Formats: sequence, structure tokens, C-alpha cells
Amino acid sequence: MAKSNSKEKTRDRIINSAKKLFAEQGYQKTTIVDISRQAGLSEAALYEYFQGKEDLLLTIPDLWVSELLRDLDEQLFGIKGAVNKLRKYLWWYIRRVEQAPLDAKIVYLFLKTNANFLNTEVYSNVKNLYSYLVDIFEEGRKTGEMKPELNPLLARDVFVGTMDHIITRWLLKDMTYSLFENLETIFELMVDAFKANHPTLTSQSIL
Amino acid sequence: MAKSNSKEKTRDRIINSAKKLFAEQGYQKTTIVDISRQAGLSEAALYEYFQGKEDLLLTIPDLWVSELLRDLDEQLFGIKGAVNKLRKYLWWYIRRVEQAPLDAKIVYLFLKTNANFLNTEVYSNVKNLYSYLVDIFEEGRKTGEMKPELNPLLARDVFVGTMDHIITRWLLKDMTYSLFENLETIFELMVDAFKANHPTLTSQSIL
DNA sequence: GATATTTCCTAATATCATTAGGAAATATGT
DNA sequence: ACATATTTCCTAATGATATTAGGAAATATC
Repeated sequence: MAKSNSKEKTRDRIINSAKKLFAEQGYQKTTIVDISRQAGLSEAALYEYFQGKEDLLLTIPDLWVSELLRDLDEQLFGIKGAVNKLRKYLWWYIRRVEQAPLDAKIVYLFLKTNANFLNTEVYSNVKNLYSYLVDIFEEGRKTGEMKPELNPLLARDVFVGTMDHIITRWLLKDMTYSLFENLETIFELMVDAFKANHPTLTSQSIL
Repeated sequence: MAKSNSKEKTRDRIINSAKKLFAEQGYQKTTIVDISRQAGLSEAALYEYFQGKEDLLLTIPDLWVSELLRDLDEQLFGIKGAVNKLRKYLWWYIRRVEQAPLDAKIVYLFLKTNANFLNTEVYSNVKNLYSYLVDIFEEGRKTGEMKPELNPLLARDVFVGTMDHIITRWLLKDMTYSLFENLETIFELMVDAFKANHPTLTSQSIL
């Protein structure tokens, strides 16, 4: 299996070169020659591994997001309470973004642009990633930890929107600070939107 | 002034053609030939009006966003109370997006990608657009209408993030529904994050 | 050791963005 | 009205770059 092994190595080298260059110079300004040089190949050889530049762009975040999805279950396992799960989700995701800023940059800045994004494997994986949040809000609503009238889909929009917003700004500002800086405060702010109104009084009410 | 008049007309024709094609097919897939044909010109003539394709891309949202900025002051004039201002801001902005979906699409989907975005006039105008929100939250905090410990910058992040998120999804889904559908509910959800905790009790407390 | 397959390369080819150079139309000054 | 300057536009270049052709070198398979 030395053949397929070396094939995997070359493929990985191409992916990593592309990732680096896309994130540094942007998708448009990165040429196939750039990528293949960086990977120590000719342009033509690259086409043995990928159908083209766009295929390459779509492959990178695909790997990252499906790995995220695999990890998420495990991370939330055993955590009790909707708010605690929500906190874990946020801290986990932000950490993952800080650990893989190049992947994050490609997902957040270059993918949405792409006309095929909605038909992508990445898109459906991202949707899955976010659907966990809907479940968490649903649980919170049911247990009375959160508002009885809470709409889980809209709560997810607030949560994901805020998360994506601070991540996008961080990426545009070239990751010059830590995403964790105000995370606690912003989390508490959001939770106030979701939590039942009078936590010190009885939150169980009969219809 | 027939000369400069006709010049303006041609320029506008180019802008509108580009706007339409960029929004329909994306920036990359739209060619200069496409745009100039649509505008009834040769490619070369287009270069009399714009420095190139990227210049064209950046000009379109520049016009839209500076017009928004001019309008905003007037729209908020005479509205009393931070929550009322916030509501007006949201309804105004969402309406503007629905009225100019092509411009919105270019701002939201193609601009962030661009490496020069942060050095753009558009960027500084968008920042100005958002800075109104910070003022509103500051006012709300001072008058006691909102939490005394509210961080106006973070509140803005929640508000803008949520707004941008629902707009981006709407654009990706090809504007097949109305942005106003759940707006009331989502607004109330967010306001719960900002408002003082016990509105029925005294909200003035001494440190 | 011979043959098939994979991996890679050097050169086309094709598709644009952009520029050159100049013609036609329009404005300006007399 | 005429001559000249300026603006607007056009038909080709030119140049960059994604992709493909065709085949050589390396590697695997029998």
C-alpha cells in the first residue's frame, strides 16, 4: 500500500498548500501554479487529485466540518441542563475555530460566495452542526429552564448569528486577539434572552 | 451638459448591468464581456468608466450604503426610547434590504471575500451604520430602560449578528419568503437580553 | 521480467481581464 | 460655420491563468 500511502501524502500536501494560500491571499488571487509549486508539483499533476480549483476550495472545509460533526456528540455527552450544554457548545466551537483558523477563514469568507454552496456536503454538515442547538433549546423549553414560549429556531438564529458575527470579525481582523476575551459576558447576555423570566420565582406554570 | 449627462447614463447602465449579473451568477462567473454586452457597450469602453472588475464590484455597494447612512438619521429622528429606536432601526433596515436585494446580496455575499474590503469606503460606512446601535444601547442603559450592566458593544454584536444571519440566509435561499415573517418574535427575544431585569419592580438601584 | 497502472511532466489550448491605438461623435473657442 | 480639443467608443492585440493533451518515468501487479 505504499502507492496509495504516497498518494494520500501528496493529496494532503496539496490541501495544506491550498489552505494556506487561500487563507493568506484569498481564493481569486491564488493561482493553481502557486498551489502546485508550494506542494512541489506541476500544475498538471494537481489535476490527478482534484477536478479543479473550485473542487479544491470545496474539499478543504468539507474535511474540517465533518470532523467537527463527529466530535460534537462526544463533547456534549453527559452534560446536564440546556444552559450548560449551550455553554459547552459555544466554548467548544470557539476553541475549534481558534485551533483551525485557516479552515474557519475558508468556510466563513470564501464558501458563502460560492454559487454551489447550498448543494455542498459542507452545507448539510453545517446545518447538522446547528441542529444540535435547536434540540438544546427545545430541551430547555420543555424542562422550564428556558421560556415556555421560546421558539427554538429563532433562538438558534440569535445564537448562531452572534457567534458567526464575532468569528467573522475576528477573521477579518486577522486573528489579532483572542475570541475568548468577552465570551463570558456575551454568553450571559444571550442566555438572558432564552431563560425563563423569573428564575427566583416558580417557573413551572400550568396552562 | 449633455455630454456629462449621457456619461452618467452610461455609467448607471453599467452599474445596473453589473449589479444584476453579479447577483445572478456571482462575481467570478460574471465576465466583463457579459457586463458590457448587457450595457450595450464594448468591453474596452467600460474601462473609461471603471478601473476594472474589482473597482466595479466595490462601487456598487458604496452607493447603496452611503445612501442608507444618509437616510438613517432622519428615520430615527423624533423616536423616543431606546427600545422604540431599536425597533425602528430593525424594521427600517430589513425593509431597505427587501427593497434592494441585489445590493444586499453583493454586500453580504461578495464583499467580505474581497481582500481590500477593510480599506474600503463601504466598510467605514457600514461601521457608521452600526455605531448608531451602540448609541442606542448606551442611551437605554443610562435611562434605565435597559440593564445597568449592559455592554453596548456586545449588545450590538448580538443585534447585528442576528440581523446579518437572517439576511444572509434569506439571500442564499434566493429571497423566496419575506424577512418580516418572524421579525416581531425575534425582536422580542433579543430585547429580553437587553432590557432591565424586573421592569415591573424598581429598576433604579444604588451601588 | 513483462505488463498494467499511477504519478508526473512539458507543452498546448481556451478563457478572460486589461491595454493599444485609433475612429467617430461631441463639445469648445473663434 | 469651422477648426480644434475632448470624450466616447470600437476592433484588435496582449498577458495571465485555468484546464487539457500526450506521453515519460516511476511504481505496482502478475
